[in-house]
Amino acid sequence: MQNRQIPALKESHNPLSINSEWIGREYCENCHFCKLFSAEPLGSDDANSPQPVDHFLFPSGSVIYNNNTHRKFIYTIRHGMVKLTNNAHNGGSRIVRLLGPGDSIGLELLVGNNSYHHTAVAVDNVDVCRIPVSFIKKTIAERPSLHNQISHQLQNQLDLADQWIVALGTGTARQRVAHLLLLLDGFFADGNGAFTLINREDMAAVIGTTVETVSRMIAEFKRQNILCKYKSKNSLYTCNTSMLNTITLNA
Amino acid sequence: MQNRQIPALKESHNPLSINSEWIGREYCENCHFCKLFSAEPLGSDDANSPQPVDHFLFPSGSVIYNNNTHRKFIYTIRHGMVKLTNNAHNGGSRIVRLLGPGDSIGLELLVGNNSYHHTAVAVDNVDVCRIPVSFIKKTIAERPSLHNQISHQLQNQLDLADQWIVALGTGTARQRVAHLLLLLDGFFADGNGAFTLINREDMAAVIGTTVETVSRMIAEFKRQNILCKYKSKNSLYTCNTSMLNTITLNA
DNA sequence: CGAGGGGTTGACGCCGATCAAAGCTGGTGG
DNA sequence: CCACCAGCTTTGATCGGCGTCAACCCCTCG
Repeated sequence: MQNRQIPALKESHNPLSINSEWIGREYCENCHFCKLFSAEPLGSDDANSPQPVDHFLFPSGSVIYNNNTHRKFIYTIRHGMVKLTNNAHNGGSRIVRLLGPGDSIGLELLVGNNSYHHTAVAVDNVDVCRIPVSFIKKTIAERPSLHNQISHQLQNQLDLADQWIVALGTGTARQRVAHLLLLLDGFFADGNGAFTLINREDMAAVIGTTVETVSRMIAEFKRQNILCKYKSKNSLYTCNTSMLNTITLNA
Repeated sequence: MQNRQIPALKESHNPLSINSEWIGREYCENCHFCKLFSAEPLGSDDANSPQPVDHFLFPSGSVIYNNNTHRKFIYTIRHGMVKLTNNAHNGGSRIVRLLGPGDSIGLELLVGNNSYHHTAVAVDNVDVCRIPVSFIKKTIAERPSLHNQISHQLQNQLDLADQWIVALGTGTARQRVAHLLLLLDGFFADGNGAFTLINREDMAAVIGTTVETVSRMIAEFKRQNILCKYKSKNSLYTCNTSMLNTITLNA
């Protein structure tokens, strides 16, 4: 029987056994919350107490948090890529967002029933600040401007989600893969315009097709030099964005 | 050539000539913002000035606002259903959200470059409160608790968008239509558990298929008595949610 | 060197897009 | 009242994209 069921991600992608590495306790220069914290000194009563912002490394493939679990931390990404997955109740799984440096995850703990709404997994080696919800709430109370940061983050993720629906959920597999490559190129390219290609399984979970279909499209793009290895090392790639854009438009 | 292109909605669905009807100037009992406004009296300087919250009726099919336009109003829905559409840049169009009473639209004006991120169209006759952005911002300044309302709305819409990606963008056409019916039944059913079926074109724009495919699925569900006319009048329907749920799971 | 995981490619069949035509329904005018 | 029309819905026929299953390649690691 043929259906568009997305297979559940293999266990190898959720290796709970891989532990994150605690790096230190510090303010972060690269994320909104931490920047705010460090930019404006806190109230005098807090000035002496150590700030509970921890810095963690999550190795590629490790789980940052699980859907529906009740923990008390929000994370901001300093470096690397994080995927947020939702498992459809039929057993499948779908990636609903790819996030990178500057993005915050787990914001849903600030409103509602304080359980995570996704499973967050490190796509590559990920570098995060872990901030306790209680600390954010306390800080908000004494500095309402933080609210704007949160609204911005939420609105930004909402825009991403809508873009996801339209660009990655519409059109042929060929068009969707083209869209995904443009997204990776736009958001995750390094200074040289090269980006790391995520694996086929993740690509399939992003655009809602099978691994084989994605592989065919990627292989075809490689053969057409639309997608080129940038350096043999590290699976860095560059892409011809104008050709991808035309593919996006036509078929 | 076969592709999953979504055709642009016909002009009949964007009849700018249909004008909204101004009803009055009043506080709304049915929406968060207005409820807040009326629950807690504003500062003394505002108490005497008339509140600029207007009440409008938008007839079915009329445009509430257009994507990328710069206007200065946020709307909260009192009654009826509103669709938010995004046109993929290849000319197609896709419905990214269906919203109903209690939901707010246009919140993106509160952050960023104050232009709307979608086109909002009344699916049936819609009853809204129109609130100026400047008024909301002013009110927020003197009552930061409103921030929580906004965060809630944003988080709620983010959850809806994610659900949209997973439930309505994954699986066979049959499964997606089943999901859509469950969504309509869950969110838009009246006291008797009956809901108004949206037209096939909108359904197709929701789940990302063609009108014909949707029609086939709906017709099949009708024949199987999974979807039944509730009253001959007004295209009200009821559905067998348990059977729809099993369809959702299988194929 | 064998094992295992990820990527690529092939063969085949089905779902759903496409094109086409015929019912249905509500609105309009004679 | 009916004829007529426009728009929506339904149904049929055809065919291409993509899901499915399977084999094979390549790389890494024990």
